[in-house]
Amino acid sequence: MTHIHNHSNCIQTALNNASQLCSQRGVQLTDIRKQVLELIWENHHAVKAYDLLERIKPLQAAAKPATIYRALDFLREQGFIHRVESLNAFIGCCDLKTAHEQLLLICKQCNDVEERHADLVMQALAQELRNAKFVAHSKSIEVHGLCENCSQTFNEEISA
Amino acid sequence: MTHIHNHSNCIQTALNNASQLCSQRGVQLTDIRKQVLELIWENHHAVKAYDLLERIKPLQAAAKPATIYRALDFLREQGFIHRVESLNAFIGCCDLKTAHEQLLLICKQCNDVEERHADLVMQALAQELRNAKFVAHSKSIEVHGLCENCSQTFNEEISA
DNA sequence: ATGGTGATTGTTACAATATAACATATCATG
DNA sequence: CATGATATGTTATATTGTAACAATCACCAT
Ligand SMILES: [Zn+2]
Ligand SMILES: [Zn+2]
Ligand SMILES: [Zn+2]
Ligand SMILES: [Zn+2]
Repeated sequence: MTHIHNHSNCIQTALNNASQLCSQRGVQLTDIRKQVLELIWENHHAVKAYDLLERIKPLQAAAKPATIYRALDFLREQGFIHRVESLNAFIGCCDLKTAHEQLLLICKQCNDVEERHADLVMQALAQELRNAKFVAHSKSIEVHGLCENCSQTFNEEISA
Repeated sequence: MTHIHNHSNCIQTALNNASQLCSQRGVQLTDIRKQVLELIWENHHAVKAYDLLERIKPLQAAAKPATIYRALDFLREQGFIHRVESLNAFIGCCDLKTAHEQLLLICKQCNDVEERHADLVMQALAQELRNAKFVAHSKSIEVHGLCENCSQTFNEEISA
């Protein structure tokens, strides 16, 4: 994801792919699950569960914490979203077509989260795990800092 | 850390180094902070804040959540402990002498957390961040799975 | 269509994690 | 001792996440 882009494409692609994968897998993309996925995809920020709860209430008056957490559990099991461990928050997955591990770049300034496959990092990590004789089940690689756009803005402010 | 080791060495080293670094830095390793650090070092498991709270109460009857979280904040600022983001928990740092980024291997079976420097992983990650033009402020790399000892045990159980 | 079964959602209650705000006490130092 | 900075006490509350059980819905076989 670059800073400026046609975000409605992001949303449409994510929802279409999710819908298609659910059909293939024989699982249900119910209204609640689809609405939560849409809310997560409103932008590229990490979203908090209780923010989702507030934002889904106009659509689902009966929504409670469990409503959201169940939908999030489902979307995670299906690989449609990732949990950002260091923020207790969630983002939409940018590549539903390929099984993958991801590097998350989390901008402190604009709050965007960029997902990268970072194959060379994953290879180095796989080697390190072999060295350690550690059998991995799941991996979380998260970096906090400033994205390209925000660090440029910051530098411009300094020199101004 | 290997599975079987003289853990009192781990504790002594950690406390001695912390004490020495606090003197050098002109900061105070108060009773509360030292006790929290000792409690964290009781083993190599990740420790929860409220577990620490219960366990410090015999020593600090007035302890409240803020007591623990302040001590944890201090110990983190000084680099004496790491936060395990994916567990909302804390572990003692195994190398107080060197500034470093760490890979955390978290065993689901025995709950031990192994800290590794994983220099090659960090190098690959640094390159990836340059590619992404992302300015990193902090990094969290955490892997959940089975440690060497526990995966062996598991295999033995299977074949038995 | 009907009934059974598993999946999904509703609902209530609560557990677990973390911070804010302000008062009090302690420490280092001149 | 007086002072300001650091550390702790205290109360209250915010945030994040689950447990448990009831009700409903989707799907399939009769
Ligand atoms: Zn987009
Ligand atoms: Zn940014
Ligand atoms: Zn040890
Ligand atoms: Zn283990």
